[in-house]
Amino acid sequence: MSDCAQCVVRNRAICSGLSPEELLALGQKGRKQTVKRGQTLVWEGDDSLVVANVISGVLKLSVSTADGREQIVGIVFPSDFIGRPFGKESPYSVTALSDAEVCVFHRSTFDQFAREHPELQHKLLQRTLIELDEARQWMMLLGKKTAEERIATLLIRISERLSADGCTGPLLNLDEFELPMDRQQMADILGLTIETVSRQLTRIKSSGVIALPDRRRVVIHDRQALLDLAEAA
Amino acid sequence: MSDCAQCVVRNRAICSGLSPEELLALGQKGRKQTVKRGQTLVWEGDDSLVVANVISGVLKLSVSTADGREQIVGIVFPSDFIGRPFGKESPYSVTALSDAEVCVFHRSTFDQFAREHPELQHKLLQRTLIELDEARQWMMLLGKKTAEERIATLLIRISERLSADGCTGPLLNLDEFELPMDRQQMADILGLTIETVSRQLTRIKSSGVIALPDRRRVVIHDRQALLDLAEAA
DNA sequence: CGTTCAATTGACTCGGTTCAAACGCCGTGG
DNA sequence: CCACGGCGTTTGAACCGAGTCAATTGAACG
Repeated sequence: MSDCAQCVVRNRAICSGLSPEELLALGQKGRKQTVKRGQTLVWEGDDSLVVANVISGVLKLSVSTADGREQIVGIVFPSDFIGRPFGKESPYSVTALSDAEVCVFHRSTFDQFAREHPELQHKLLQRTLIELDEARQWMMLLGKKTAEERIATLLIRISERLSADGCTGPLLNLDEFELPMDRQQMADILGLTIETVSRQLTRIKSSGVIALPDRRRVVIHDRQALLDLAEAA
Repeated sequence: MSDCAQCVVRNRAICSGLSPEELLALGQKGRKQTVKRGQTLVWEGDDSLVVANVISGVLKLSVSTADGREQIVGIVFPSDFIGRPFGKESPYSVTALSDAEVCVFHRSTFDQFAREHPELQHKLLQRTLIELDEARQWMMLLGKKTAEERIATLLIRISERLSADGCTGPLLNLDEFELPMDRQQMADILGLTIETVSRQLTRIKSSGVIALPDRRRVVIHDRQALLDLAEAA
């Protein structure tokens, strides 16, 4: 049980819009849990037993082939919802990219609560529709974009998402941020190899559009040029 | 206004589960419309003015880059829902692959009706969650699968979907069906070119796993082998 | 038949992968 | 203080799967 009224994602998570009483009732069904970097919260193919709100940290959603190829199908930030409500098994794994805090519910408990609270269900629907739109944008990237366009698109998306959430940390603005993932994970998101990611980053850096002060940090010097490299959509 | 009680997708579309009175109320807000093959119902980036249920035919959802590359991000079959409820503009175009019949609603009218009918909203949520799962499976395909795996996966998926809907037409079973799209569209779904699609189809045909009696028809001779080629997930 | 247009096939190219080596940052211990 | 490893990343060189461009086939239709 958590004190939802104090929650840092209170106004952005799906719980926003619930009345104080509803919030209390929902809060009593959930509990706060910490997840260490690298730890997997849900496994692909396993029974979908929990859903959760992300309070802090960044997590990945991924699916794998039998022979071990992995594709990251989503990145989850604070205030985002994770898990597969109303479904028997999870179609993807959920793994922490950084240490994270999540607010977890038993899926069945959450499902029932959602069915009884149309406002919550509406919030969940809105969010799912947005995720679907984003997944489809990503399909365009994976199906038709070049390596350079993919890298540029990823940098733009991350910078936008981090700044929207105020997750960039102290002294940072929209144009300087920390990547929440390593090169291998960038490759798994973009459908590329680690070498191609590295080469393209170097290329874009050489052109002066971005700087890479260290392996995790990115500075966007010319956002418009980066947007042009990302080629629309 | 349509007579929903007679509708062929009555039991599979999101309208299933509505009471007779609700169904009547909803039916009065919608109208049946025919869409000719090749006609675009909604344009990417346009205001999202309509949503619809598909009654017959097959449609594609697609997004394009500024320089004309197109990626198909979804295929829509009878009983599926199309359009972007609760959103100002449509993130993709909707175009008929075959002549089709749809049951259209003004988006704002539908949105309001949905908000007032939690059961409908729940159906819509369920459906959106399934679409999201499918989109993510497709991201794996686009990001990590080889051309041959992509073709095999597409054939499996289409055969499953067509047979589930009983759309295969008379005298056809699960292992023989008509492709609802041409080679270019297959390429746009799979993130490949028309030549690669053609070559891989020929390869799989040569191995005896499938037959291609004519340009649109597919016969699966060895479903297990095709599943193996598709490489899981 | 001749026309048309989708599909196939062939030859060549190229972007991205693969495999391998070198770099550079950082923590450890001599 | 500096040598030594370890690890993530970068860089290099060769390779290959899919793309590109172009020619051919073949089914449908007037």
